[in-house]
Amino acid sequence: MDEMEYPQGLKWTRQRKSVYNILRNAEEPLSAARIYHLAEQEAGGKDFAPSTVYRILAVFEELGLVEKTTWMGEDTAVYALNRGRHTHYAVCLQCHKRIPLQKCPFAHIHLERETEDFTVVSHKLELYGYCRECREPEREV
Amino acid sequence: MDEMEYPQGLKWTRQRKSVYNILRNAEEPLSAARIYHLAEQEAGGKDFAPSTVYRILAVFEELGLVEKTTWMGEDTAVYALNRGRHTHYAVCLQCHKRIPLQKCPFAHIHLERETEDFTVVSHKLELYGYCRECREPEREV
DNA sequence: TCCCAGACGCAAATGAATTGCATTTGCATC
DNA sequence: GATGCAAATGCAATTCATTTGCGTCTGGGA
Repeated sequence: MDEMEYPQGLKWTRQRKSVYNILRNAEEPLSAARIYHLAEQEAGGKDFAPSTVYRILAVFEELGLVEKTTWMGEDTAVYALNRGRHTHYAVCLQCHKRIPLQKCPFAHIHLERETEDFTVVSHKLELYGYCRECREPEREV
Repeated sequence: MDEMEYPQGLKWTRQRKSVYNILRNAEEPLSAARIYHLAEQEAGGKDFAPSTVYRILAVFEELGLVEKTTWMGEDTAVYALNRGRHTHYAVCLQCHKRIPLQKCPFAHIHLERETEDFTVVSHKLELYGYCRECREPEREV
């Protein structure tokens, strides 16, 4: 684990380091429960209180360090390090597989124009449909 | 309340009629709790079990009659009659106001081209930023 | 009208997330 | 290196949305 920009008067505790590293190594957004279990097994045994994970994630989110999301159709939140870039997903309505989109459809569209009363700073997009394996068109947009 | 297409061997019960009508009159998606309370006061007194609302909504969703969503950042699901058209929202990061977009940015863009491995049938988009009152730009996309 | 699968009511169960409070611990200071 | 204290944590209890088991009720076809 290396030195890094860690803001204001916050303590760089063992637990926070652990959560941070787990998120850093994660390929995809993780739920609080998942993070908890990873931390647990990483430490060999019980190391954390689940509530601590939630508190840490809340702090990290507050700092803009992590991004909290909830997949549509899911009920538990997932967290990922805010790496500056954002990813959108195509979600299969059949098998619920999540396929990351390689590019953002808005890359060259200025959403800011959409509304005059609103300053857009970010956006979230999800496509729903069927993956190659489950292909079975039925509904219309 | 009027006659309508009501599919298969499902019973058109008092409770289902009530939930259906509440959703039909709703201007915006409602939470299960909200639907429950509306039904309660519509009936003058206790009329429903909360669990019944959930069961009815699950059935309606299964039938494609209603659409279940969860606002990002919220934890409770909301339900709306599936009216064929879809609405996107701009959500204020400050006051959490939700401003419906008058038009879908994808109206004339064929999302289907995005991925070859995926047949897109619907999508969900949310913009995040600051409304006129709360304007205070800070983050970048 | 009768019948019964499907619906419902109720109360208990789940499960994610939060919170109160006593205890611990970074870390700035001495 | 020792000290002090606000910040962080552990733990257990709590909240709140949603689900479920089960006995009872009822819409609607025969």
